[in-house]
Amino acid sequence: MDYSSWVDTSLDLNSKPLRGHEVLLEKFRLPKEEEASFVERPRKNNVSVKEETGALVEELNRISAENKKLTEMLTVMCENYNALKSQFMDYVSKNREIEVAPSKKRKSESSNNNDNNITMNGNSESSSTDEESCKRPKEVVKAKISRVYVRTEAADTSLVVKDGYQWRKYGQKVTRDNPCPRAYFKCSFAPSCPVKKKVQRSVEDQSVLVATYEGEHNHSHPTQMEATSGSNRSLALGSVPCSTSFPSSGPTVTLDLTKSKSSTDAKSSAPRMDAPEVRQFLVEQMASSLTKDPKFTAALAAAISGKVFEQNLTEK
DNA sequence: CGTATTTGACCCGCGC
DNA sequence: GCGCGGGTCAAATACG
Repeated sequence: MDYSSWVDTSLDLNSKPLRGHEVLLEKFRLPKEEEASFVERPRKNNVSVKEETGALVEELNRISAENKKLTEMLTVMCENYNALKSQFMDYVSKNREIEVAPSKKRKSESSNNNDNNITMNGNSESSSTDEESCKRPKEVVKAKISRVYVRTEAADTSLVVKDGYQWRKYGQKVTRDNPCPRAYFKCSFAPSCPVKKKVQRSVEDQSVLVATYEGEHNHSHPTQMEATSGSNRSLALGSVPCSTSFPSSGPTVTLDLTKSKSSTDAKSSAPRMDAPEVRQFLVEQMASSLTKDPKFTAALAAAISGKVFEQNLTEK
């Protein structure tokens, strides 16, 4: 997830949280010669080691406090992100209720009692097992649908979305609105699993695969079983969406499989954004993208060096 | 030889 | 009723 593309990571680290929020950036912009002489300034003998240690400890404390504040800011940012996301999901699900016309399935399918997992918003794990819903043919019986955008290598012509489940391809069709063929898969991990998925390349971006999942798995995730018996947490993290996208309808997730090292286990059918692991992962991702942002690192370096200079100035 | 994939035929809903 | 288009089936084929 490339947060840096839509989150301004250019934090003003020169603002001093412990001394109010006045920007002291200008103060740190010393003339070059002054700065050079400052750096080369020989240590005065009358500065005792004890004083210097105390100053360093104080500096350390201040940096720790600033670090804490940055963490808080990051947390707040994450919370804002989640709030925004939930609002967006609400909006999308409302739109879907209007948008998704009651298109009836084939008769053979409507009599299939696996169709009774009805949730418009694909994030609900609730699965009703009542057999009544399938006996009401006129009712809008719609399996849980979620759409996932997966970025793959452009040269990769296979319509394979590796999400950790075992899929069996049962058909391929060229549709009218997209020259790229659409592949149809059934979950073959469990014989009775009703989940299907359709995979098709995006019209706009041929390197993006659009996987549409229908229904809910009636078995546990293969990689979850591994995760519980084993210890590979990265497998579970592989299920975390790398970036959300903004499609025309439906809950969606974009996985960047060109970058993911654990792409073979990227679960995407039911992303749980509010799971603690996901939140942790989001924080890590954001922190990672912050540290990768040259603007951020430059600002951080400037702030730290600025503080060191300031500390030295106060010692003068 | 068993299993997975391919692919043309078929089914079915929908609009005209 | 008919044609179109999406979805599914199943025989043929490929593969390990």
